[in-house]
Amino acid sequence: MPRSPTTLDAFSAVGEPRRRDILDLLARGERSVTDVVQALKLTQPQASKHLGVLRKVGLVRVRGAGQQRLYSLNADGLRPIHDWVKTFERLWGERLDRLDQYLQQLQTQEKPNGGSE
Amino acid sequence: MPRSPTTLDAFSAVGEPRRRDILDLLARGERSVTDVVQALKLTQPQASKHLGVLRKVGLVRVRGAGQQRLYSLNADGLRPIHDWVKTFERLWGERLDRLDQYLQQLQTQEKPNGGSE
DNA sequence: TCGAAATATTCTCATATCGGAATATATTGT
DNA sequence: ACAATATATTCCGATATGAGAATATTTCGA
Repeated sequence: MPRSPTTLDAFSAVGEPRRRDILDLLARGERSVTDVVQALKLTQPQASKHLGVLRKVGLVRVRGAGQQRLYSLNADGLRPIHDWVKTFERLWGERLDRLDQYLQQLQTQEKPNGGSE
Repeated sequence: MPRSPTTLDAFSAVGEPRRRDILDLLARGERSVTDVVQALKLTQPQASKHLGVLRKVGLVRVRGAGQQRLYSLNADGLRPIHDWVKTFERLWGERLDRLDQYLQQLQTQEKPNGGSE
C-alpha cells in the first residue's frame, strides 16, 4: 500500500498554508477567483486549484454570477477540526482550576509503562 | 519553485490521520513506541517516523527511560490550530444572537463583486 | 456569431510523502 | 564483550502534490 491522498478531508486541506490564507480571506466575505488572485498574489490556476480542493472537501461554496464564480466560506466544514482540537483544550490549561489540574495529572500518569509484572 | 514541504508545522503534521490517532492516544498518557505500535497496529518504523515528525513540529515530547523512549503530548503545540479555527467559530453560528448575525451578514455581503462602476 | 473576460482543466516537472524492508544505533543485563 | 530488547535511520518504490505554462471552457456583450 503506497500512499494515501492528502487532499480529501478538511484536515489535510487546511494543512496547506495557501489554503488557510484563502479561508482567512473568504471569512471576510464572498470573493471571486480574481479577487483571490489579487489579494493573495497567486496565479489564476493556482487559485482555481486550491479553491477546487477546498470545495471538494466542503470548506467553501461556489455561486455563479455572470462569468464570475463567487466563492464563500462554508464554516461548517471546519467544525470537525474545531471539535477535534477542542478535545485537547484542557491539556494546555486554558482556565484550569486546581482540582482539574490534579485529575489531569492522574490521567497523564495513568500508564507510565507497559509493565505487566 | 516546485513545492513546499508539508511536514514542518503543526497544521500539516496533523493532516495525517495516523498522527492524529497517535495524538489521541498520547492524550491519555505517556506511551512508549512499542505501546503506540500495538495500540494503533502500526509497524515499528512507521510509529517512530510519525512520532519523529510530531516531535519535530513540537506536538510531542520524548523522555528516555531505560531503553525505552516515552512520548507524551505537548498540547501547547495544538494551540495555534485551535486559535486559528476559533477565528471561524462565529461563522458557523455556535451561539449567535440576532445582532451578531446581522453584523455578520453585513460582513459577508461586504464585497459582493469587484464592481467599480 | 465573434471576441473578450473569467475561470477551469490538462500537462509536465521536481519533490515530498508514506509505506515496507533492512539495517543501524542505543541501552541494559550478564 | 556479547546478546537481547527497544528504537531510529536509511533505502527503495509508488504516488500524490504544488507550481507553472498552455489550453480549454464558460459566459457575456456587440
